[in-house]
Amino acid sequence: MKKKPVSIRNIAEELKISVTTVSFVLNGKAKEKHISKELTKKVLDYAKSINYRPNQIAQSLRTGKSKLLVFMVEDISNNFFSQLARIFEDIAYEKGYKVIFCSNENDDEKANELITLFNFRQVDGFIIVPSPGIRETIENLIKDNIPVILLDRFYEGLDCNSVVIDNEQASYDATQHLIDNKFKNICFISTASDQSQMYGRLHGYEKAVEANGLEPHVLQIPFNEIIKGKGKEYIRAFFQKNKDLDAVFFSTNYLAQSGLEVLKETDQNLIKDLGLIAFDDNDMFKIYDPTITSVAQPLVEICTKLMEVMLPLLKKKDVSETHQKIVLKTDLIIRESSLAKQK
Amino acid sequence: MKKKPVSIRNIAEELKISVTTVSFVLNGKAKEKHISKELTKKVLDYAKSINYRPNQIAQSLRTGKSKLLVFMVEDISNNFFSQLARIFEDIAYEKGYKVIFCSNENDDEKANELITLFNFRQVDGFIIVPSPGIRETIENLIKDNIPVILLDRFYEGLDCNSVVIDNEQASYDATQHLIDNKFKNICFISTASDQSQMYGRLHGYEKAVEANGLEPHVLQIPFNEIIKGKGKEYIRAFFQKNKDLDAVFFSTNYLAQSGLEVLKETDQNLIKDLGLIAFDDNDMFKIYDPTITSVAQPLVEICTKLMEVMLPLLKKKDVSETHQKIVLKTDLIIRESSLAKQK
DNA sequence: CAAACATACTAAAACGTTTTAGTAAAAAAA
DNA sequence: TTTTTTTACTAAAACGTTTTAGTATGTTTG
Repeated sequence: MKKKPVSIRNIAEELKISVTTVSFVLNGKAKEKHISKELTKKVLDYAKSINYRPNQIAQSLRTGKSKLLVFMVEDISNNFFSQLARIFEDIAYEKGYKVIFCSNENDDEKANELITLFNFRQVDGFIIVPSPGIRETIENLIKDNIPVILLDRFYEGLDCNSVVIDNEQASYDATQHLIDNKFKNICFISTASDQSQMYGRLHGYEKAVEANGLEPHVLQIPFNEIIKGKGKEYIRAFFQKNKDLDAVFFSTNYLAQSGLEVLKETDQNLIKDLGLIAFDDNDMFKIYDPTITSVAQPLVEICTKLMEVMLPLLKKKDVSETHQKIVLKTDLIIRESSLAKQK
Repeated sequence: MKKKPVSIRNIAEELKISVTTVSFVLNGKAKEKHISKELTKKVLDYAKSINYRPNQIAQSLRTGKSKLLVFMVEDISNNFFSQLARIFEDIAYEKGYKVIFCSNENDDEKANELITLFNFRQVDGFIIVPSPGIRETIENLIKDNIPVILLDRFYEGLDCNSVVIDNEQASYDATQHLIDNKFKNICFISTASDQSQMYGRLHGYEKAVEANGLEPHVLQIPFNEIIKGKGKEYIRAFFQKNKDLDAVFFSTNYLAQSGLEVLKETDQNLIKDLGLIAFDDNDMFKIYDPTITSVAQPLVEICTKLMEVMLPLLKKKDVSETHQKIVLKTDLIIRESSLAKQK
């Protein structure tokens, strides 16, 4: 049978003292509240002996803090996000916070639904990879003084904490690297999205191409078509039309996945002849043939910064004063796929 | 400034009725509790107009239910587990449950720590991929009447709900498939673990090899060496010693990862000449050259079963009566890497 | 026409904490 | 000696719900 866990009241009764005293001692306020050393020790010892654990629900109700953070990403099964989750998990637990991970699929309705599900209040803070159209929801969270940090992307003009990477620079460098390796017809395969991260990646590419007097070749696939699994068709058609490409830059890891599938289907040798770079690193890229060059995001640094920004927010009364925008540098991991090919 | 959310009391005051009545109406007990249609409507309308959301913390405190499930895996950044997480997330949310994902790294101390962190009580149920030595902890959870389901592996002789796959059969079939494709010196690369899933995979392999009058070649790497990143060294040494191997069966996806790295380093052609099968599918296997045959677990089915077993447990007073052990079939996804090679 | 029942509602306790605003006694200061 | 301060502790309210055990009417029933 389910035996009830011991409460602070049980301890108080057992030791014939008040609940208040027990609470003070357990919260380390013994000194401050003038509880005698002997009694303090007695309480501590007894609590330990029965393995007392406070009921966090009751604590939450009383204090208004749940020690729960929401980490909302696009898709937790995506390698990039699950890596982030794994790292953030450790950092958060170390600070006494539990984390609820969820996936919004970059869909506004789903994102809003999830945020209301968490009830605006029963969670101490949000880390959100925002879908395109939930700017207003975010504004409301901030207005309600809930700690929020945007991750991976942000809204132009919205004053909000965020941790992102320098997408434009990353993309520029990757493109320039291809150019340095003698590739001339470099295409950029991306989503039809005006979200900040995609915008940055596109512009970095365009700038680099232009700076070198080359022609841009851009494919932008509507996001909902990708969801429907039609990404490959778009890519296939694009390659069909652009026969003279000598390099491909994929702007996300799932596009790289689809793109490589298409290339493999089309012609086994294509993959070796083309210059290839993918955004977001993947362990598999190390063992692919050729090994694949990628733009790696600084995962640990991202998570560290997230917590660094989050912690003070959780303490503060007023969240709005100090909006920080953290922009991190990426790493271009150069592997075989982007090096000049000797024919 | 942080404005307080409306409470049931505010509603009661506004409508000049009792808190009890409001609660009854909001919980759909109006009819049963003889609240008049008019008043019922009035309350409902008002609640909606102010967008009332109950404080779930208070609800939890009162009812003892948190609507929170813990989904503890080995490593949430591992493709297999993050895929499961993504699927389970949807299923759980649909039923009104939120999910806390965490990673125990197959480490007993970490697993125990996490379980106590969740305080045994403030969570409605646990789904756990158990590390080798937490059998006692699990027994205690069951004794305390907390719903638990073991996932992916179980403890021999411990009566507990579990959802696993038929590892032995899966492994047997995969090995037999290699044998059918003319491979004769098939090695099995695994962890030195007597956990049920690994045991099953090893035995399936051994049985198939024996049934065909072949020699087994087994490498079992200590788990802590893998954690330390020494997996590759072990594999490298093993390949060095066993020059006559013509096929490799990797018992987990991270071993496949390491193994392929080693093979690639050693000799680019090796990968194409050897027969290869990996446990757990990965999207990347589709685009590898050769495409890689894998044993795919039925992810959706696993998650569906998990929830199917969990839901009744969450309702019940006594959890111990109906321990279910669900064993699911795997899918051998045959790709190029395991087909007979023409020399 | 009293007893039984149905209807429409509510007061108050309870869940397990934290915290405010105390009290009583001992010690120090005047 | 009286007043003030310090020490050691506690009663009770509060957080926002749910639920038990009512009450006060009105309506049937025998």
